[in-house]
Amino acid sequence: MGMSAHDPNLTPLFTALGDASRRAMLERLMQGPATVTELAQLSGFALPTVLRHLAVLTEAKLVASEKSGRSRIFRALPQHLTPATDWLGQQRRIWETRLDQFEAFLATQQGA
Amino acid sequence: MGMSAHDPNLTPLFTALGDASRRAMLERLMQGPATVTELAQLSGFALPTVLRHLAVLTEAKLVASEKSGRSRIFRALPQHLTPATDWLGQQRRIWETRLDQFEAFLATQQGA
DNA sequence: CCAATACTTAGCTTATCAGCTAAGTTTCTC
DNA sequence: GAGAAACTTAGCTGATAAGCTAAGTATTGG
Repeated sequence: MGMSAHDPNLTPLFTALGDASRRAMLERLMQGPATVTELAQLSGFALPTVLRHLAVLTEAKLVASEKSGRSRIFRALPQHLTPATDWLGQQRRIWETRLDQFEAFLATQQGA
Repeated sequence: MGMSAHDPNLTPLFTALGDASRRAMLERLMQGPATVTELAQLSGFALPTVLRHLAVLTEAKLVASEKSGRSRIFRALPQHLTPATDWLGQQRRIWETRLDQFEAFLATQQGA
């Protein structure tokens, strides 16, 4: 909030991943498409509960769905995980840079 | 819940990252240690609010702190981002495997 | 010692989340 | 065209989250 200007849509993304049931549903969908009832049976939750989780995943663009007859088919959109991996990679690079600077600093202390 | 057995501590981790203020604080701490007041001034939040966010980051083991006089110094623990990167990497591998399978399937259709 | 600094704790408010049941609506299937 | 199947919508409940103020404790500097 106000502190970091750069932010594609990381908040809905990480929020969606911050729940074990949703991660489990996403993992299931990575294996292939599934209907709401199928996901409900796997998770043991009631249909509306599952639909709510799927709505959160949809907001994060991690899944999409289409109606087919009376069923709705959900499938994963794994490419939309990349903002998360990118941000994490960026943080790792920042950290490694700091390590390098620290090592360089240690090197300057060698001859003291 | 009950669907995926493997889970180190991904939920607190992704939950901690699912808030822009906390990501901003973490990014700040990646540059080096800081006191609570410093982080409060940067974010514009009241001290207790900042402390709450830092508690969430601490639960996720993304930061640690020590008391030094009347100040408390927070620093980032970037190595604890790895469960998140690992999980994301695993999902990407699963997806790529599926792509490979699909391409293999297409290849079998070539001569038909 | 006493006042300022810096954190800490307690507790309040509003909003959101995760789960549910019950009651629709739409689409097969016979 | 009626009933079952599959989703959808509405709305309830209890718990958690995010922000705050106010009041407390601990440390330091003069």
